[in-house]
Amino acid sequence: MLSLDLIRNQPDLVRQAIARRHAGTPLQAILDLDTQRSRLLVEVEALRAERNRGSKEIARIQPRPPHLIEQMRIVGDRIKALDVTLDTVQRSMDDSLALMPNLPNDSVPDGPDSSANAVVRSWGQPRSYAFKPKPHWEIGPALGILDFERGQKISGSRFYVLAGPGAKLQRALIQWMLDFHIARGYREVYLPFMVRRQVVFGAGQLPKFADNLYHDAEEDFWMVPTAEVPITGLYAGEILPPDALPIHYVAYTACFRREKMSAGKDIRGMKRGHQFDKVELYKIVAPEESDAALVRLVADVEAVAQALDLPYRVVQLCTGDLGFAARESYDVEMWAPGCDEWLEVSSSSDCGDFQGRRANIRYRPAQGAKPVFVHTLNGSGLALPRVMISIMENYQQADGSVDIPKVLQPYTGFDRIAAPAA
RNA sequence: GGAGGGAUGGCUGAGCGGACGAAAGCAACGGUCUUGAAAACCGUAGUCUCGAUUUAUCGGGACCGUGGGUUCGAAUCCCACUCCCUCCGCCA
Repeated sequence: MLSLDLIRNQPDLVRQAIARRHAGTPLQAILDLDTQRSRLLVEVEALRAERNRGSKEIARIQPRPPHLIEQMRIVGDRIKALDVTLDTVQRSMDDSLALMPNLPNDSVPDGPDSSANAVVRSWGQPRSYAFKPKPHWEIGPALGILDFERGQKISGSRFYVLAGPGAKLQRALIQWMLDFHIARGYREVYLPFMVRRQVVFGAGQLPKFADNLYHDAEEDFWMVPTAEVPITGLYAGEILPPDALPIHYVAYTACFRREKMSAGKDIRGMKRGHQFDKVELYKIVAPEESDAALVRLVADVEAVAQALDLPYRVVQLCTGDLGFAARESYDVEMWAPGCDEWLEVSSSSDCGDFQGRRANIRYRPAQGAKPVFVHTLNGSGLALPRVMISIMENYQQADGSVDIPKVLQPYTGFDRIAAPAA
């Protein structure tokens, strides 16, 4: 959520910043509605003041003055009528405001879509192979650890089943990543995978992205598309005490996304399922800390890829590719020699006070000081399926087996996955 | 799923429809006292919002789980919802 004050006082600045996102917004409607709203508010509050005075007067006079009571009844009716109008105006203003995306930082490069994203650095050398590296959708099934057909049989397209050492590899990765981040100062939280509507709104996924979410109509539960959603909800409506920040969380959750995109290269294999696992990093910080926090967050994400010894590059998202709530984002993309492409395994974003304002999370900088909205940041650390892909494809051997990265071996209990003897 | 009870400020906890933004206690902050601290005493204290002087004040409005309603007037009465607690049933 953007600050209404900012929209009111610097509409041109807001207009220009939003234009950089190459997206339409209801800015003008908000400004018009706001003018209307203040007019109505002044009027209705004056009437309320009158009624409060009158009611106190009535209480004081004995016997009760019927004339004054009648007069206040009329005032009351006018208040009620104005309230109805005010409520309508307020509601459509809130609706419009809820559709305003965050403003990109000045440093974010301009661009209409992902084609304008900029690679800011790379790490590691893609391995060279004496054979043509296979894609994971061949490696996995050949090893008997990945079953697309049966996944589809039980749940439809875009689902798969991991089995044996494949399933254990993913579990080892989750466990290892959690431990890895805990050692770097994050606190683990285990969260509900289904949350209330209000929580999804607070993180910015509603109302705009309802189409991409799974939803239980009977209880109005929403399946989390990322741990970012329930974590943002954790402190909603609270004022945190001065010493509470920074808060660093790491959480493992399953993630559920409708992802209506059609079949093709982008969703082949395990690349983009309706359900996937993710270890997520999340920071709640004081406003002046968020820039530095983003740098460290991306470094924490990169450290995972480095520990796994998987080549990756860091990409800064341009204005047009930025998420709704983000003001600056960096993706980490791992090299997948079988797919022959860079796969996005993480996206780290600084949301500024956008989510803090939307979910009403504030903190008090010092005893007695006025509360301010917190800044929030999130980054995947990392998304499991694509890391699985990257491991299978990077660590594949000529004989079809897959080596396990060193750091994971204590967690898997084996150092390679070989095809079962025929 | 059934039957009851509850939700008030940072916490505990009062609150006959008008005197209640809300007693009291605790915690907090400032001060007095003290060599310092504790104790004691005095004082200050919530959030949001509108307007006027213009950045410090002054005045108004709203907020007692949420949303409606009754009333000149609601923390207080009525309805719905949410959450919590107790008991029964069911269940990993």
